[in-house]
Order: sequence, then structure tokens, then C-alpha cells
Amino acid sequence: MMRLAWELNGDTPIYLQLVERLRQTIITGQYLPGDKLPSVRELASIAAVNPNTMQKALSELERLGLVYSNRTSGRFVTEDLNVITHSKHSIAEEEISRFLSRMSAIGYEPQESLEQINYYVKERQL
Amino acid sequence: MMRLAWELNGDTPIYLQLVERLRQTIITGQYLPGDKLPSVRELASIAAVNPNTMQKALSELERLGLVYSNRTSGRFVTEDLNVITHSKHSIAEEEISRFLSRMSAIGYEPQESLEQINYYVKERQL
Amino acid sequence: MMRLAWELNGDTPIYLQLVERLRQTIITGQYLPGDKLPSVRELASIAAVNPNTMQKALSELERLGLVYSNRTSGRFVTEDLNVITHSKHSIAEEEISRFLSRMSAIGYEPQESLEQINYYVKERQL
Amino acid sequence: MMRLAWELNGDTPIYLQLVERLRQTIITGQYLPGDKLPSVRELASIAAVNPNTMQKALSELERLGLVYSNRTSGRFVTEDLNVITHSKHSIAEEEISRFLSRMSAIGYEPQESLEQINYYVKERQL
DNA sequence: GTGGTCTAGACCACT
DNA sequence: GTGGTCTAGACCACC
Repeated sequence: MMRLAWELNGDTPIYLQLVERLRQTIITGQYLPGDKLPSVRELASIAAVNPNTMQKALSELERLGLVYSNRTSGRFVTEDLNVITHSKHSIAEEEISRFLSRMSAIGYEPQESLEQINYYVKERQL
Repeated sequence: MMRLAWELNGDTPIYLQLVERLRQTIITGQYLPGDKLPSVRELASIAAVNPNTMQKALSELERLGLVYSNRTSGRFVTEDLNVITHSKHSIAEEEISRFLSRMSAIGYEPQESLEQINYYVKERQL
Repeated sequence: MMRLAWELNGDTPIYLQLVERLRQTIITGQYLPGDKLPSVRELASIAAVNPNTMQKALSELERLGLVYSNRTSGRFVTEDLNVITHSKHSIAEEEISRFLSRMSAIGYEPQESLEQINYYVKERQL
Repeated sequence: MMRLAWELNGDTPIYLQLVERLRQTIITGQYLPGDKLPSVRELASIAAVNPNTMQKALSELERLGLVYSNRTSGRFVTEDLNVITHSKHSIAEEEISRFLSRMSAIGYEPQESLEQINYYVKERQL
């Protein structure tokens, strides 16, 4: 079985990786609110996974409120901007939390991590 | 392959994961400068890995200058504090770089990431 | 089989569902006592069912005394109000009985069910 | 394919019916908090459905917080009594809501439904 | 043995 | 053609 195009990982369940990928495409505005998503089968084909797996991922996205489905006409990105921005914030928090914990593992207290990243950004004029 | 004590990952080569773990124990001061490390066999046993793999990891640590070996009496943590702090900084930089790139993937510019993490730390009084 | 206008169910026999629907229209006064019902063919067409099925439903209604037929001029809603109110009560009893049994299945004694529904109605000022 | 023992319905998805059945067994205390559930395969065999379908049902129950799973040792009923009683209340509300709406369909206002059920219970000394 | 994931292939209702 | 559901059969990691 090929696993290309979207280069999936191997340690975390595929369907969760799909959720993340799709979440990103929505959060970053590659799919806009109200946009129609490709069909389950199409997305599955693109990601080179079984339609059921993609279906599971999409169900999860639906549970998160990021998409909704119209049994006959397809799946659409939610038009509720709050849900989208909320999802964005929650991912950001996860990333921050993970970052701080990794920094903590090598001996940086949160305050120090903050200083380091502050320095890093200023240094490179990002 | 068993997964105990040090819970190895599976996707990245084992020896690199060992390097990281050992690097951490040194950087965080669990092993102090000048400390004698356990023998390769012992470390291998603790981590439940093949001694050859542990050997490879230790060679890498040597290459990084974090440990040095005294053919006869064993391996020791470097006494050069500069090497240690430099290693710590370089890991931190990697973490920061990775963090910023992941935040960028969900639509946060470095400046925004900084604000977010700043807010996060203040919010939780970390 | 098409599912329109009257959205039939699929598990219970169609003619019984038709009986219920017609019973409702009479009980709730959408057809008044003495009103002439549309022809079998017409009703069948509206409900998108086979005329024979509708015929069976109407026979049942006749048996219940809710309608009577005048071989020549068509079918009419009974003018006997007692029959109508009695039918209404008997349906209500079925509903109540079913409700209590379902509540019982999840651990509510009839008395408790009563309290719950009482609370529910007051809460929402229904 | 046989569909016995638990007599499943046919109109609502099987996995949802399974969720309901299991929910009842927990809510009514047939499985007590902390009890170990039979394995997925066993439950699937009992209900005469495919293990995947049962798995889906159990995942849903887990999402509802009524059970939790210990990857290796099996699935258990939650020990959080709040979750259980909350689930019970929420089902009761659904039943009440459905009951009132059906009564409304045959011409009883909520207040009248309340009176009827009150009368019904008193009459039969339930 | 346990739960969890994945695939392949099928059927259904709705439009 | 769409989403949704279901089955059958397989593999994995964990203990």
C-alpha cells in the first residue's frame, strides 16, 4: 500500500493524522467557511487511504464542529467562525504547552523559555 | 523488541533517541561534569537495548564533546561547562525553531506566536 | 418506493401508519365531524401509496367508527363526538402507557416519571 | 445474517441501538460502576453483530464518558456517578420531550398531558 | 487474551 | 454521485 502525497507518519493513527491535516487546511483558510469539501472517496483517494479511514477522520471533524454534512449533497466547512478560531486557539495552546514542557525537560523554566524565544525572534528579526 | 524504562519511540533511529536522553541527563545536571558514566553494557541493560546501539549513541555523544573516554577507566561527562551550555542552547534553538514553524503552519507569524506564549505564561502564572 | 408528503416509516405496516395519520387529522379537528373525505384514489395519491393500501386503512377507520361510508356519495367523518373523543383518549392512554414503560426501562417508577414531567413542564413554563 | 438475542430494529443504525441498550444496562445498574464489561468480541457475539459495529458503539459510550478502556485489560463502567445520573436525566428529558410532542400531535397541550398522565397514574394506583 | 486500527468491498437512501 | 452503515477479515501493541 502506498502512503504518498500526504506523507503519513506511522506512529499515530492514520485517521488522527488526517484530522490534523484537514484541521489545518480549514484553520489556515485554504478551505473557506461554507466551502464544499471533496467527497469522502475523493479525499481518500488523494490521501491514499481507505475511504472508511477518511470517513472516520471526517466524522471526527464533524464532531469538532469544523464541518457539517448534507447527506446527499456533500460536506461543507462550517460557517461558524467562532468554531474555527476556537479550534485554532486550542491547537496553539497544545503547541505552546508541548513546547514549554520540552524546554522544561532540558532545564528551562517557562519564564526562561519565554526569554529565549523572545531573544530568538528579535535576533533574527522575524 | 520490548519498550520499557526509557520508552523508545519507533520512528526515529533508536541510537539517536538514546543520544537525546543522555544529552538531557547531562544538560539538566543529573550527571554532573566529571561524573563517571555507567558502563556501556550497564547502560544498554537499563535502556533495554543492544550494547552496540548504546555504543553508537555514546560515540555520538563523544563526537559532540559531551563525554570523553579514558580507554582504561571508563567514560566521563565533560568538565568543559561551555560545551554543556552550548549544547543546551543548541537544543533550545531547535525546539524554538520547530515550535515557530508549527505555529506558522496554523497561521501564527513568529511575532504572534511570541504574544500567544507570553499570554499563556502570564495567564497561568508560570 | 418513494417517501414523500407523509413520510412513511418502513418498520410498521404502511396501512397502520395511514390509519394513525388519518386518526390524527380527525382527532385534532383538521377534518370536522360530518366532513366528506377525499376519494380513496385521491388520498392514495396524496400519500403516494397504492389505493388498495389506503382502502385498507379506511376500512380500519370505519371499523373504529371514526368514519362511515355512504355507498353512493363517499366517506364522511362520524358525527358522533363521543367516538372521536373516545378515540382521542384511547390514543392518549397508549402514549402514556408507552411513555411510562420507557421511563421504567431507565429506572423511573411511575410516580417518579410524574414528578419528572411535572418538573419539566413547570421549568419550561409550557 | 441473524439478528437475534437483542432483537435489533432496522430503521435506526445498529450501532446506535447498541449504544442505547448498553446505556440502559449501565443506567439501570445492571452493570455497576467499575464493573468490567465483556470484551468487544464477546459483546459482538452476544448481540450477533460484527465486532467493528460493537466497537463503534463502545467508542460512542466512551465519548459519552459512561465507560473507559484500559487498552490491555478491557473496558470498564465509569466510576463517576455524576456522569451516570446525568446520562439518566438526559435520556429522561428526551423521553418526556418526545411524549409531550406526540401528545401535542393529538391535541393535548403540555398542561393537559400532565393532567392526563396524573389521572392515569392515580387511576391505576401506580 | 485485550482494545484499536485499517482495508476491502458491499448496500442503502436520498437527489 | 453523495454520505452513512455494516461485514469480514486482518494486523498491531500490550500484558
